[in-house]
Amino acid sequence: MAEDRPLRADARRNRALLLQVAKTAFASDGLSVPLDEIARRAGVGPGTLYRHFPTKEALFEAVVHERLRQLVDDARALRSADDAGAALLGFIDRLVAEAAAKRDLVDALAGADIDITTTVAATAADLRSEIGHLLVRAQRCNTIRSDIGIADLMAIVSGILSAVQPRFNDRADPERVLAVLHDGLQATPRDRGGRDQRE
Amino acid sequence: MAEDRPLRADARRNRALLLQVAKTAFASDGLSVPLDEIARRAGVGPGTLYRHFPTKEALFEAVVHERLRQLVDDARALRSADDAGAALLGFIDRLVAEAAAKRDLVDALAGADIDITTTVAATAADLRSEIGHLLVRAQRCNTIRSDIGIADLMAIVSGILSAVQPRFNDRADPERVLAVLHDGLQATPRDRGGRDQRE
Amino acid sequence: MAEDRPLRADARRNRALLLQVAKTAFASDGLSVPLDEIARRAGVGPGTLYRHFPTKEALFEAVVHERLRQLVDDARALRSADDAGAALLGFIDRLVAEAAAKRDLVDALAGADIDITTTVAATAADLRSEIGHLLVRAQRCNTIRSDIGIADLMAIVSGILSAVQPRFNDRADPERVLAVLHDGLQATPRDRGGRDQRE
Amino acid sequence: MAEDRPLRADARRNRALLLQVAKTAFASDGLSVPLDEIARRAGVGPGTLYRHFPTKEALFEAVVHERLRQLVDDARALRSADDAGAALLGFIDRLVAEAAAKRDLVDALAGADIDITTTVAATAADLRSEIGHLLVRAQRCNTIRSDIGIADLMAIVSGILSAVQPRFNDRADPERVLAVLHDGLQATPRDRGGRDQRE
DNA sequence: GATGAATGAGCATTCATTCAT
DNA sequence: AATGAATGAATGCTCATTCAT
Repeated sequence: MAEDRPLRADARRNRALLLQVAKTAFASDGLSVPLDEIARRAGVGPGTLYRHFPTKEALFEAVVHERLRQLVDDARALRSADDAGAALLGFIDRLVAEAAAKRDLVDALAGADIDITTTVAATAADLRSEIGHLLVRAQRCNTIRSDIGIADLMAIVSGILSAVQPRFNDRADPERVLAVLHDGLQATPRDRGGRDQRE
Repeated sequence: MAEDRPLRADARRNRALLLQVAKTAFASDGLSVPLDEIARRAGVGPGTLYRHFPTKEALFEAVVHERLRQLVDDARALRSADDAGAALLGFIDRLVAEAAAKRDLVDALAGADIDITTTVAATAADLRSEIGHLLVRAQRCNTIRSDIGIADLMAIVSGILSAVQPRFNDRADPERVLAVLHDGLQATPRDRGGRDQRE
Repeated sequence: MAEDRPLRADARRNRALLLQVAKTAFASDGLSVPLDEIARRAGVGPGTLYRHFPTKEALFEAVVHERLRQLVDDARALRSADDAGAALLGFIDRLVAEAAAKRDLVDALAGADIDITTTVAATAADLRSEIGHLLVRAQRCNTIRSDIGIADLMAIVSGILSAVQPRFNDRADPERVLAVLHDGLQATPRDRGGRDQRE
Repeated sequence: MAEDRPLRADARRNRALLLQVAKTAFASDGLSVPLDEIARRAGVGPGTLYRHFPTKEALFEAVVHERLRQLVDDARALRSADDAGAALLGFIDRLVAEAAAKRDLVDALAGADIDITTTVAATAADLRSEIGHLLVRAQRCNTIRSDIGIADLMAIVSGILSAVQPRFNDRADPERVLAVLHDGLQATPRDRGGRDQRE
């Protein structure tokens, strides 16, 4: 069961610190932030950064990966929720609220110019799968419109997430944006009576 | 007193060519494309590029500016449309369709890491204003929900635009995404009867 | 016949200067000399060096290539020599004399740790071919022993060249080393009477 | 007053292991092999390597030193050989055969870019001295030409050694190379009758 | 003694910008 | 005006060496 090396205490601390610093740095300055800068902010030499993350891409991936893993855990916890529709919308609401406050999530979901490798892709697929579960259940109980798939939902949500980012958005109100999203996603209009409501 | 002379014919041609090439290059490779590469593709020396656009930022702004001006013109043409709601939604549909096909628009609207300066901001404000006109008219004739403002709409639309980009989106169907957006934006549910529809 | 771009006068001057400086630098300090150092010695920025030679390997290859080309020319001039044996030995003598004075030749022939690419390999093959001509002719007129091939000769000569390098050699006398080489190469002993001379 | 304590058993084992690994590593990859790599191959931490060999240069020197000591021992064993000429030539033949098979010897003798310090120099001088003995004796019994000195011989031999290295030599036949060397070194031609043999 | 994490100077390479031709 | 060569600061990465555990 060789646990991938237990890492010394100081090394683990540094690794976590670097991840944290990198997350913040990427979030505020984008991918263009120099690695030396991240190392400096973490108070370590560039070589230490290199020891933990052998390329810039690896560091970015680690940041994204960790974020995705949190989301997967959160989504998984909702599997057993009574009201699937509420669970899904609540999950999305929380994502949006967080994205409106900070700035890392979007890069995590959108991917920038760096190739996301298999490892991260697997976790991303996990997230998609978990949200897919919620979606299907919510569609079954007629809360969410049944004509969209998980790919559509992921695209819409990640779009909304970037829309509410503080960087690009001075005045939009996340609450109102969410209201539009909720209404667009809900099952009622088309599922109850088709598109005739516009008459 | 540089009196903004009308430029020699070849100079004007070069400027237009560079803008075109830069637009394509930024669209396909992002902002990281080297200026030398753009100059090469346009068949001119980097010095020539520099003569027309003194910094990379200036070039990018010019590209964005031109794109925005086109959009402003398009939106303005809809001022006199009979059906303001249809005009607005149609305009958005076209934006989405284009974004789903190419890749420049989002960078133009989202702005990446480069600061958009006053010049471009003015045109961006024009666009916002034109779309705002359409929004207000569509809200007055009860086609678009009245609880959102232009800032909300711009945010949502630019989010959706990035969502349907070919780069980040393999499987989402622009049509279904638009269906959600339409339903989310439409006036009916809440304006006709408030939120009681879910009962 | 697009002549590979005629290059501007200053560019050609810089290219030649860089080659010259690099040759000297590699010769005296080996491949480990930093490119910045070469650029500095040439009085140009590292970017200029990069413009002419996009990688360190390319620069090294260019240096080697040029040297080899000179040798090929020199060897080719001997094709029509009356006395092939004297021509060959004279050519080798000159190589040894130069190697004993400077230090680039050996790296040129020995190749260090950098992979020599096709271009240089072709010129190296040319050199081998030219020397091979001289060898065969010298063997035909019974001046050089007939039991060795061009590969053997090249190995021996390049070995001798490194042997007389000032770097590794404080006290060996190039003249005496050459005497050994001459006697070892000459046809007489074995070709006249085989190995019975040792009796 | 570090009194050169006899070292703990495991320390001695580690030292020997590191030397062995370093020899192989330098031989196959040259001096550019990272110390971390050597430590890894030996299964120890870089700190351990450092304890035994305080600098890279020290490690390299130790490797060379050991190799030279072996050679000195081998050469010394030939002091009492009956036929000094055969002993010398046989010794050289063995060196060449080994160099043609592996790749460490030449670096050991040639020295690359690292300065060989006094310690190694002393052993190298020992080797030179031992071979010098053989040379003088062989010259006295008229087997080896008398016009060359030990410096000449060392240079020639080390040159030949690099010539037959597998790295630089695809097709040269060590046997034929040795034949040339033997004929070049033998006493006969000039010592018996001067240079008149060419008539 | 051993370990392996940390250090940080140093390197090859890139590219926005400037300027001689 | 155009050209394209030159500039040089900046960046990602390496690795010999040091030091805390």
